[in-house]
Amino acid sequence: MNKTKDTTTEFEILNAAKRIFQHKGMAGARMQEIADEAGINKAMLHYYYRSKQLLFEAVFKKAFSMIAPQLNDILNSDLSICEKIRDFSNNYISFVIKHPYLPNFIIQELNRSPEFIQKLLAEKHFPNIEKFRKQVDNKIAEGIIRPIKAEQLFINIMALNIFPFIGAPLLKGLTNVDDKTYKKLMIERKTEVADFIINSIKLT
Amino acid sequence: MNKTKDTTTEFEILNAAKRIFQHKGMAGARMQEIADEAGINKAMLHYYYRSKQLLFEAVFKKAFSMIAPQLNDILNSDLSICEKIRDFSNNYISFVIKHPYLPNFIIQELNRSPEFIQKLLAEKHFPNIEKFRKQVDNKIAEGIIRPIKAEQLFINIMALNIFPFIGAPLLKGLTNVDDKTYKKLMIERKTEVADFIINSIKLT
DNA sequence: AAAAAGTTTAACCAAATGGTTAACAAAAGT
DNA sequence: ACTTTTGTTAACCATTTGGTTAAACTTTTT
Repeated sequence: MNKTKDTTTEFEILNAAKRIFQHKGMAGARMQEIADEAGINKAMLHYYYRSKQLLFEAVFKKAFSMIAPQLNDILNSDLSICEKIRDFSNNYISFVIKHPYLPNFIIQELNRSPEFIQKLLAEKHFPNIEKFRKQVDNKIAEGIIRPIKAEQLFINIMALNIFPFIGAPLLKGLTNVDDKTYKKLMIERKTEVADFIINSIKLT
Repeated sequence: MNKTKDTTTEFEILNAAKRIFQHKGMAGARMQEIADEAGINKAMLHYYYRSKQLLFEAVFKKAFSMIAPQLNDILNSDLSICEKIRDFSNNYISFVIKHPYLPNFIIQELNRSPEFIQKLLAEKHFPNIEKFRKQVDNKIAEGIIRPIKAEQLFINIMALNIFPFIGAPLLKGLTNVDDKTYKKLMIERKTEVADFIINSIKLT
């Protein structure tokens, strides 16, 4: 009853909304612009999603669900720390090159309404640092990596991978490189970031 | 003619605008809200700054002028690389703990209108990477630090210092720490970040 | 084929928003 | 003293914005 053409509209709305919201944020996005982007009447947005807020939340949750599994990889997989770092840096950077507005969108809207993270935390597969902390503490005890708080290491991994995309306009300006060269730098970072981290923590 | 009480209003507007814009961004901020925050009539905003856009630009430029000198410290001072990294991490993190909304505001608005960076680039004391690049390349040639592109090292320094504040809501959620503990982590980072970077690049 | 349910549109609406105006008050200049 | 300039306010305005409605069209059900 809703698997043929019907779903198309609902899906197109979500996609159009994704593009507009990710570019302009909740406050900057206009319902009319989303409707135009989807090529449909504005009333349809309300027909399928009731309000701007609910449409936004649908977009946000979808965006977050694309990132969360990657965070789970580093927090909950059974690989060694170094393998995790290499895998994550490689996968995440490849992913974001394809979806350049995603991280900024998520970070930005979480800053605008930090209470939103509580809704996400409540969901079942929300990534959690506990396993990673134990792993790091063990490896430190074994003398394999330098002493460092698991939280700090995790923050460093996130920072080195995520920030170059969020801060791209600023970094492009400061390093004085054009878009093409900057993209090359990002591709280099797929391995560069992991090397940088591992050089810092590895003892052997 | 405008140094006594007159300037106070203009100054109060700028301060109120700073608070509102930094919280809500250009799109989310309301002129009425800024006027209320400043405790004055909305017409005064236009009397002193003509339009929302111009008021915003005044706020943005002021914000950027508070950050730029710190970037210059790492790019153009005469200290050694390690000293620069230690100084910058320490100073920058201390600074941002006092002005927690600043980096997010700047990064966010640069993403929203990347052409804005061109206006900033044109200004005389805009930080530039050239000197830093030569310094890094020399130290690599001398065998003092590991081979790394100056741009990548610079991006790493920025990422490790700036991201923990921009990504705070997400990182607090993922690491499952409360605000107070997170702030402690940030204070630790004044030295932690520098150690982490130097461990990674130092050869001797 | 007729009724029912679901989808789409154009026109409309009230509230919010950036900006203006005209009148008034306070300083400053003469 | 009084004129001019500067600062301030309340009321107002045009446009934009999120959201609604009623009617039309399409698909599904019976």
